[in-house]
Amino acid sequence: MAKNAEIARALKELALLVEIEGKEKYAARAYKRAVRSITSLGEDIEAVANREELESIPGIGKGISKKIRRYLETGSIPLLERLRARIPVKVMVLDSIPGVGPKTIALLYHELGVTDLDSLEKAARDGKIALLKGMGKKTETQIIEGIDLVRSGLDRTLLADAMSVVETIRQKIQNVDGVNQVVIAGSYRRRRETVGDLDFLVDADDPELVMEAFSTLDNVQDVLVKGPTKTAVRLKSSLQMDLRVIPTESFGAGLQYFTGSVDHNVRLRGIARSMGLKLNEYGLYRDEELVAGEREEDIYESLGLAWITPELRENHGEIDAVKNGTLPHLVKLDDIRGDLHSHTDQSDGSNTIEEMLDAAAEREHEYFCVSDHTQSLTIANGMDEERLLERIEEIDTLNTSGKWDMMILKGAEVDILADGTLDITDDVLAQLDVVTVSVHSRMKDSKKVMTERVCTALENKHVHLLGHPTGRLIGKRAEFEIDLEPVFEVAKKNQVAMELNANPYRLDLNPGNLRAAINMDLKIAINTDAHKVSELDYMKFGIFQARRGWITKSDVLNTMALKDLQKWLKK
DNA sequence: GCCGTTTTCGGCCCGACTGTTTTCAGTCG
Repeated sequence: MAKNAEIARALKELALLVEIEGKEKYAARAYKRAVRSITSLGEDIEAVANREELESIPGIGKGISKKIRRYLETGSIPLLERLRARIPVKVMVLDSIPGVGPKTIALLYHELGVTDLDSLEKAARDGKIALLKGMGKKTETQIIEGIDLVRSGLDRTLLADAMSVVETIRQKIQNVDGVNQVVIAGSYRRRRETVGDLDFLVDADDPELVMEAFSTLDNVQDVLVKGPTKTAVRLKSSLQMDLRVIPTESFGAGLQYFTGSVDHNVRLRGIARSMGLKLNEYGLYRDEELVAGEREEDIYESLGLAWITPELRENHGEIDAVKNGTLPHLVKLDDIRGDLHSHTDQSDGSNTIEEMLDAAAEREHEYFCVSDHTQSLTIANGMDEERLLERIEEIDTLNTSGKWDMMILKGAEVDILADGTLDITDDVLAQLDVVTVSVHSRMKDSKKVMTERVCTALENKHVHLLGHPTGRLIGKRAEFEIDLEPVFEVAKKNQVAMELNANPYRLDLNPGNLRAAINMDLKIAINTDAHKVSELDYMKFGIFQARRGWITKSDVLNTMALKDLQKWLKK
């Protein structure tokens, strides 16, 4: 579905440019709506176009469907090209700076000639932005910080986005004549939150055939490097992909070498040297003799180590742990028995409760918690107590209906207010099975205020989970200022579990925080926070992140059998 | 630019928050 992302991106840029021109704000709004629709389509838009059903997609009518067809035929949209020529500004990147939107971009362009990150940074550092009407010193500082944030995430792609394109490409390469195996190594294989480029390793009889197939893939924008065993391309989505062809007898060594991390590999090579061996991408050698190379496991075993799962290869103690036999048995997707955080169309979800339950049942969950937003989050149509009580009754009825072979748990994602109190009374909270509390407002509170605020919320005896504890959105919004150590202590005292939010933009807590949490014997709940049926599959990203945080099955709340979970929830 | 249908034209989600102002524009979700 690579075209979905490309088209969504083109329409988003179109929306921004139209908004910057300031003439047709409702057209811009329509483009944005189409972007959301395409992003959540769940089907290849090209297939929809081929069936001539583009206009059946919500938010897509005659005008936008024509633009989409034009893009599919020619790779561009005429109106977009005209606007780009008229407003030569890198609007997508400028818009990604927190606090900067179309109006600000227009102002900066017209008054200061700002067209990209560099010219924006210069204007900000020269103090010119604060002098503009409606701007000030704080805005200028915020922009400078925002530039750093954008720069730090600019050259990396979200793992989930990479994953959505990578399997199709892997299959295409796998189908080339004489290809024995294809593995994507690097940070992708280590399941980092974001990936820089993708490293394809191929064991093939005829390298040239593979190179040719790789460099002529559909979405290739540029071929950066093309040699006998290595090709590098940049896709239209700006994702860079490297391909290396490696002989069969060295494939395991190549895999080990190109999976990294660099620091992990440095340790391994040190161990090899101390044993009078030499390790490189072609194998493990004693003088000229190949000791190991074909299988990755053999490399580790020959170094006196057990094989280490890629998620742990960060040189964060995994090598010592495997030496001592203390490497944990990490949690697996199969271990998960349910999901404790999901939304429906009662708040800001897209699907009905029945649709969500059907989908959860398909995933063979033993229990499933419906936890819509509460009243303070008005924009998400959060529930007041009256609606929440109706929801509780509704779930009781659904549970007795026998329609789902699964316990439906009554929950809510309750807003933590400015003073740390909750926006639902204790009487109502007491009637819920699972109470998750989250921060959705005042995210710029000082560390002291935010920490106290969250700790206060966790002191409420009805609270079971702290949702997305740091509030970050990868590449979009930094974590809010919060001191997690006291939060963990209060959570421990009150038997509150930490959420590992599996949304690929959140993955919150991060691996370091997860390790800190389990070191204090806190439970972790790996939750999808699904806002629609398809997002229930986010669980796998939560599992990747959990494994990177050294989390075992027994650390995880939702690996428990229902009865044990219910006992835990009763505190 | 899309959409519904007591509307094929006229409205389009909307309230909180921030930083800038001194009543509000812009951004966010």
